[in-house]
Amino acid sequence: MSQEMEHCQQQLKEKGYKFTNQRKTIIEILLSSQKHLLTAGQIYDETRQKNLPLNYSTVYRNLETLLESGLVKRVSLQDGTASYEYNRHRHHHHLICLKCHDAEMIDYCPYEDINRYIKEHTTFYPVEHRFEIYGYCEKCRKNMKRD
Amino acid sequence: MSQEMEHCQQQLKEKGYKFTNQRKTIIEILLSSQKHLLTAGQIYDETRQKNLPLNYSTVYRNLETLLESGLVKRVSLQDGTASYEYNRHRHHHHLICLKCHDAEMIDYCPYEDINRYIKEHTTFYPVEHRFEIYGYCEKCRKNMKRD
DNA sequence: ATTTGTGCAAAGAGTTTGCAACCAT
DNA sequence: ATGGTTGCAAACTCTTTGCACAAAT
Repeated sequence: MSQEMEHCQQQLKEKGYKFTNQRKTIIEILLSSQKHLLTAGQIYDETRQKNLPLNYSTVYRNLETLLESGLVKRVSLQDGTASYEYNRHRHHHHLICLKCHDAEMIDYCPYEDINRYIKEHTTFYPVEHRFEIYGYCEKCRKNMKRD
Repeated sequence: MSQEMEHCQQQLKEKGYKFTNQRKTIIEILLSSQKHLLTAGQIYDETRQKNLPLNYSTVYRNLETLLESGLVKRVSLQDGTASYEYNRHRHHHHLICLKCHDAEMIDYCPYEDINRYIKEHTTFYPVEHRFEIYGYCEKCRKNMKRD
């Protein structure tokens, strides 16, 4: 079992959750997918492709559990769909392609400037932030040029 | 009819849409609500409170129409719900309260810095961005202290 | 008069829940 | 053994669609 998996097992244990095969499957899918963000549906489909079919309710319930355990993060995108990523504990944001819907990570975060602005101009107490850039990835731009 | 309304009428006309009472109702609700962002459901409820009840499909279809005409903007929030605001054509972002779910606008936008970063570090072509801060508004903080 | 828009009802997507059987610890 | 977990089916929420009738231009 990979080091990453060991970590997951331990993390679940700490929260009183079991390390079931279904959870393992979901984590493996998140870890190995080329896509950086996966929807519940994509994860569901992937379990079938892997011949480890899970029920939809199992997928949803476990994503919730993994979220609570801090093992995955949820991002809900502009179009209202929720996507999940394995939590690599490094703060980042996403560049999301409007064509292929895949995401790249960027380390850039405008938080500090924002925070200063909010403190100076408002009475709001910030807790978290959400920041995404939508556009076109290199691959899709090349494909578009070709057509 | 208010100047804002005249503008809406004209804008719809330009796109070949009619200026129906139902659309007027929705625009009025968006213009007059204390909340800065309203969900389709909240708009639906409000039409009943105003004794100008609209059907859900009318609400959804017209929000789509108003969106196309550039009269409203849609923001889909962290929890996956879509909210709408009257488009005041001034670029801004939102401070969204995790308790009362109301939103404040801020003029601050990190776009320029982001854009520079993306150009320098990636091959991504940015088109639009999404940026929200979640936290607690003054009113809710005061209420919490009291309890 | 024409064309778009409305209300109704029904269908669709995505997600959640109750329950009996099951499995990890 | 036992308490969390699964699969199934059904429910639920939010949103969309087809259609006949109504309203705006």
